[in-house]
Amino acid sequence: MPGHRSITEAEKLAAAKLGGIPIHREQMAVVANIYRAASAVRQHLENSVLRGADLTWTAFVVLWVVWVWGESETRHVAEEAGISKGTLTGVSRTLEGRGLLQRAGHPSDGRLVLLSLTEEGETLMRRLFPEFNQEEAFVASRLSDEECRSVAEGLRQVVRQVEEHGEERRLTLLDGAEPAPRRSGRRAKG
Amino acid sequence: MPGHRSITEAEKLAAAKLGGIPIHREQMAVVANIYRAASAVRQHLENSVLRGADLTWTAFVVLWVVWVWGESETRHVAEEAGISKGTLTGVSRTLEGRGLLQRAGHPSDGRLVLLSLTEEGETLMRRLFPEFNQEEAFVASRLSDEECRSVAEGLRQVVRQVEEHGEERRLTLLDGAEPAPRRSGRRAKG
DNA sequence: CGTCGATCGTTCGGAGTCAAATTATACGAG
DNA sequence: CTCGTATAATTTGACTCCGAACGATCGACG
Repeated sequence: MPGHRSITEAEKLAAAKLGGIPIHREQMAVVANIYRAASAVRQHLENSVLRGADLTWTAFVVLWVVWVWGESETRHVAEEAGISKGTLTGVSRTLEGRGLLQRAGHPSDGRLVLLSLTEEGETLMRRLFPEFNQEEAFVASRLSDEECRSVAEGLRQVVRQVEEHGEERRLTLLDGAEPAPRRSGRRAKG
Repeated sequence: MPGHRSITEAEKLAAAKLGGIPIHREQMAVVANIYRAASAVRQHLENSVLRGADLTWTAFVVLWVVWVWGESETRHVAEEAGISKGTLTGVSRTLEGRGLLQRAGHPSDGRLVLLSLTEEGETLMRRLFPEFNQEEAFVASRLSDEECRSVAEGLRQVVRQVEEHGEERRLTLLDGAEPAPRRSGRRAKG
């Protein structure tokens, strides 16, 4: 019915190149466009509202998570922000140095560190988030509210699939083999 | 009608936190989920098929672009891969060192450098892409083909909006002010 | 108590990343 | 031919990011 479906040049070329190989075209297009959209959105936000506040995307996300969740343990913040614990250590120290974030030890568990916004951090987010949200509206302005809901729901399905079955899937793929260490990063003890 | 719309805990909290502030909820959810999905997908792919081939996400994307486009000028590859020219210089040199990519000067324009896959690179991609595509299918397995098309099309609209009007939008926002230099990077001449 | 495995945040090595400065080449105007 | 301008890719410097190793702490059990 629609007949109207714009495909990018790259996707056409890929289809041609893969002429002989049986592939999951629709799924390939979804993944490719998720990543393109994420890069485009991130770049736009960084170069508009975030640059002005001297915040990286990651730093903003961390502030946002702590803002909406309230005082939180670092591992939850890292999980929610989608970054590693090690990265969060650095980011949170930077934000602490700028007076936007506070770090406090847990009253009864000495291993934990709790993050919360300072008053200055709260003020910043109250001012900055509306600007941020305005740009979110801009990048999505070609979609109706209903289309936004639909796309968001589709993306949630992807996230949930990976979160619920990704680990298991990776183990199946490796099938007993050890998981091949990263090339970068700290070397194994020697 | 639907009544059934799964909202993550984070989205609920955000809605509560922003109770008083008028916001574009659907657009916020789209952006948040684009980014979550992109991270989840990238992480899954890196930790499954790419780790085994000792390739980072970026390195794979570069190989993929050169594979489907054929011999290409570096600036086009950088553009298509969504990375800066400087990053591509480093990545392509690494891949050249591993014998997967070739660099050649342009026959008539000495400023240009052309990238193409070596025979080994072609072989790798012919073997690796089906595995990669299999995981793309995995992450999208909760969506029907039709839903995949629909989500992909929605994301293309986002990408197109940013590509076609992002620059103009940023200029409007800054409204004459200079664009606030990045904190990192080479210092301005002094 | 004391020990031991689990779990927390931090440290640290290496690769990625961007954008300004730089270098090299192309090409039109005088 | 010789500039000057435009446009390549590369270099450079500060920074981000991941994840294995690490040290501190907890909680359970003898």
